[in-house]
Amino acid sequence: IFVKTLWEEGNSNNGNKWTTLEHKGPLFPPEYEPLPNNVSFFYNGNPVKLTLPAEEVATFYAKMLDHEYTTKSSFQENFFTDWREEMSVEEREQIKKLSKCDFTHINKYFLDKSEEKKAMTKEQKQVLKEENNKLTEEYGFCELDGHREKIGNFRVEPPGLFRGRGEHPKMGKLKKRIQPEEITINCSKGSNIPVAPKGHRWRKVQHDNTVTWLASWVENVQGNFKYVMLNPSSKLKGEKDWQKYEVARKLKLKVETIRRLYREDWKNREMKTRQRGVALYFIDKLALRAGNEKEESETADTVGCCSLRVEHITLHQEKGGQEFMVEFDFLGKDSIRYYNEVPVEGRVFKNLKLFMENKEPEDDLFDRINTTYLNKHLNQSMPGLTAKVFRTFNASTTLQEQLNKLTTADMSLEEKLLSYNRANRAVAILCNHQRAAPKTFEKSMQNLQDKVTGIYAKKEHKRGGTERTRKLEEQLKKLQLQMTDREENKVIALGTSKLNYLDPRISVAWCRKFNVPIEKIYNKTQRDKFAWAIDMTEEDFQF
DNA sequence: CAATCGACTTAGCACAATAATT
DNA sequence: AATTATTGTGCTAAGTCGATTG
Repeated sequence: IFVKTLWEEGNSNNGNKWTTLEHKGPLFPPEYEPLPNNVSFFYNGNPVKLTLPAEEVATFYAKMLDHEYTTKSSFQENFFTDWREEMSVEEREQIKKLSKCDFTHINKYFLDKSEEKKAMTKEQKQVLKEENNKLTEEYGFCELDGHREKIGNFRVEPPGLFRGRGEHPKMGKLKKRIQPEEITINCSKGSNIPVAPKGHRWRKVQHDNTVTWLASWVENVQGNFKYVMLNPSSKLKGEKDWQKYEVARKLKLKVETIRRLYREDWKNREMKTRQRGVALYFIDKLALRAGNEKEESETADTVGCCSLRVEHITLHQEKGGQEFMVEFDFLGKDSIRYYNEVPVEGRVFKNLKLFMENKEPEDDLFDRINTTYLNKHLNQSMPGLTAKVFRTFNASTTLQEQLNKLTTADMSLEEKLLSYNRANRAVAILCNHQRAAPKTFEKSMQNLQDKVTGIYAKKEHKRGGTERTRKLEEQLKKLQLQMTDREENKVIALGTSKLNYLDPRISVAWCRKFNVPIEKIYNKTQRDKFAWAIDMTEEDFQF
């Protein structure tokens, strides 16, 4: 379905992303609804009626009371500082210590409210849903080059308290309400310009077709840009996605040469080149992220390949019977821990030792290079090649290999799906896609264990090798399989890689080859996103 | 060259909706 | 019908990377 404009064919469209773009602008969150008079905030044991701005911020905190966040001191400090800024002079005079603040009544009020909401009748819920659908219908779509396309995030982010991941120094800071006056609208010249809410105007209306966003603003906590953009199902995003996989496929043709080159670098007399060679080796072998440098003390302390520090690796001449072992232990994106023990080439090991010489634990391991340099180098090996392409390439290659290895035509549908799942899991492990263990994990595990013990008891009772005991044993086996399966999936985030790194054509071709209905492996959202691959005419796609 | 900006992709979490089990 | 497990979706933070600036 796509006009296959390979990027190297010279951006024939001058980098223009669209010709016409029309939309209704973003949807604003509802205004703050003041607390009823019988619900109050207490200071030092006494009820205090807050001014509206202060009250609103107080409710943000009150709503989070049972979250672990509110127990952290930096969360509390950040919140309190920002809250005081919203207070009137008198309030600021009176409210000086968070420890004397009591939000429990407000908290209770919101808990009750959500209970009420849960308890609504089907009809009431239906009405709400209809209203929501109407808003989505009106604001959730735009018209791009004559096609109606779904927008990804058409709502302006509501105010609240910033929740970073991991040990974020800014956790608890007030994320302010965005006014129309802060929002830039991007649309076509001759189109119906979105109307700002009554009594307001936009910061600016522009007609820039070299970018894909419909609206943008700057968020106050970190000063980052926020954008309203299209949904992944849109043609614009789909085409970009397809291009990404085409670059990864091109890497497949070049990767052996590139690997030879970076291995050569290990022997280079220049330290910088050696570091480049080893860093690329990690990125390729371990699917590490590039690792841009980031602003210290503004964000959580996380690293990728280029920003690894000496303290993040430990060298073992020998470990577990293997030579030249490197132990990685660091926090990556989203403060997800990366722990791995990997055997490496002797040369790599020697180089690492060299890089670590005379350095403090908090010094950069690769002190002579950064991601810009690395990407410039990669671009010389292959146009369009950057560090992140290796993740796409290695993830997709792994999926293809695993599927080939694990599936045979004589399998039942169930077995095939199990193979598919296993292949997916291998990729998730490669990319270190993890999630927090489900809250109910321990309990549900215990439930399964209880069932198992129950069956043992019954079996004991029915001694004598009848049809019944055989059935019980079957059940037992099934349960035990369930348990291992759940244990293995405890912290693995399966969906992530499937959505971002795996060329959907691999899965589509596999489904066709083994007669598996596509909806068994992709849900509705995914099918929309990957429509271009599902519709492909190529019969026997190999990554 | 480093620092910053701007636009875009990638990511896990919270909660809702749905399905399975009791 | 109630409870519990699973799956889907919205949200928005946190990365990557090229361009711009000084």
